[in-house]
Amino acid sequence: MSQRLIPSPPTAGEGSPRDISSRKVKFGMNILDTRRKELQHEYDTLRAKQNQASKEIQELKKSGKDTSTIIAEMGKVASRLKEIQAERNEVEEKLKSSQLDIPNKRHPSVPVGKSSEDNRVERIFGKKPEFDFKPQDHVALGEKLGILDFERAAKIAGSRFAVYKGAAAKLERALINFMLDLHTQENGYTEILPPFMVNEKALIGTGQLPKFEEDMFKTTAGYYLISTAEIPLTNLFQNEILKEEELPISLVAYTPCFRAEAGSYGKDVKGLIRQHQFNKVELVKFSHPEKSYEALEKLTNDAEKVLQKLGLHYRVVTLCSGDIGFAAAKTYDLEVWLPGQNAFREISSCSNCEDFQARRAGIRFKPKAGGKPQFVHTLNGSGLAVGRTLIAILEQFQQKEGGIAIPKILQSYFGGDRIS
RNA sequence: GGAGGGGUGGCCGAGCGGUUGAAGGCGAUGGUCUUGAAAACCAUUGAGCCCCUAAAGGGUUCCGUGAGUUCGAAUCUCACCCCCUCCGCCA
Repeated sequence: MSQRLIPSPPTAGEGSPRDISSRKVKFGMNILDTRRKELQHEYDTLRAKQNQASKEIQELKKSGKDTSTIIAEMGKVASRLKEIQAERNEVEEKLKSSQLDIPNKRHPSVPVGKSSEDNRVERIFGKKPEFDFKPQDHVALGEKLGILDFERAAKIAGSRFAVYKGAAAKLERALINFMLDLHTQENGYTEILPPFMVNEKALIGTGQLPKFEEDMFKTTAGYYLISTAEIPLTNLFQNEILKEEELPISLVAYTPCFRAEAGSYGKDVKGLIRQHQFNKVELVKFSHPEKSYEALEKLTNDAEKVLQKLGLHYRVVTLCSGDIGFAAAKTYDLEVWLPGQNAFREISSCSNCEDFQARRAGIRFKPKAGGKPQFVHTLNGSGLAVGRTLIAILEQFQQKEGGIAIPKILQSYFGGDRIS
């Protein structure tokens, strides 16, 4: 009944400059939490009394004595208990729901800022490809080569969908296989093929609900289409207590991802950049709290390796406080160079959520040395967004005569060295 | 969609409305024994909240979830969820 994973509210939203209201929320929560403790205490005391009386009644009955006095008294206790229970449920409900709306606290190394302008560039890999002709964007390239069809996609589905044909379809598949092989064979991840639909509880666990419901597609049966494999992967261990020696756990999964993209009207309307459905290979780690920042570096490097092996020019930025996601304590974005846009665009987002998701989803580990179970730290990152990788390949490796050179490492997967 | 069966601790599996956090078994951990191992034997073996503490300890909750009956519920009633079997339908 009172078995809830109620974290101590005072620290839940600490240091989140983007959410000024969180202080107010915290104040209210402290009051609620105090009340919860009072009620719990009275409840426990009365229950102790009740348990004691229960034994007495039993003995009185055995020896044939009168029990009406004590039973009448216990009747009062019972009704008071009901009152307490009702109020306690109410308080816990309020506490829980206000807590679910508070974003994660930010790591001290996260730069303070308002928008993506304020993100900090950490490093740049490779050089801008130079062209002795005017490079085209992937939409033009794809249509000219006859491998991407947006018009027919609109006919059968709508805007923000694409049909891949021939070489594009094959390239997408080659990329998925290449990424999965790299992460399972070289980077030590275990491959998972999860459900592409999940329930509400899973979405609360990773932080999509209750605040961001409008981003999700919901089925009439009540399931939600996943917006990222992070959701099924992270929730795999919800309400479990892992062994310390099992950590870290590293998982990789290919899944399609579905996003409603509500509120992004007018943004990236052309092309593959922002779709309702796209493919992604996702990395997720469950880490010991003391090692999670090491793990974040490792995970980011694992994702970078994909870009490096493909020979794609990219940079790494640390998201500022205004640009970082709800659940993350720190996030590195990998941004790939798109000559067609003359800009770096996000292709992977690698985050340490610390214990934010672990608390919501109830993912803990039992310390080897003994003591209470502790929350793990969860991390996730794209490794990589497949569609955007395909865009980068089309745009960075386009040739003067209009074809596309396939990176060496992909050639065996793709079954050829160029698209023409 | 129709009919039936079931949800108890890490697992299997008992459980009369009142010392049942829950018999028994398995597993795991520690110990005794042993040259070592096995066997045998002994002990330990869940989580949440609260109080107290140097440590220890104590109270309370949790037998799918929620509500109800009762002085008292794992045990009775209702609703919901999940799993299994059979039939139908379908990839």
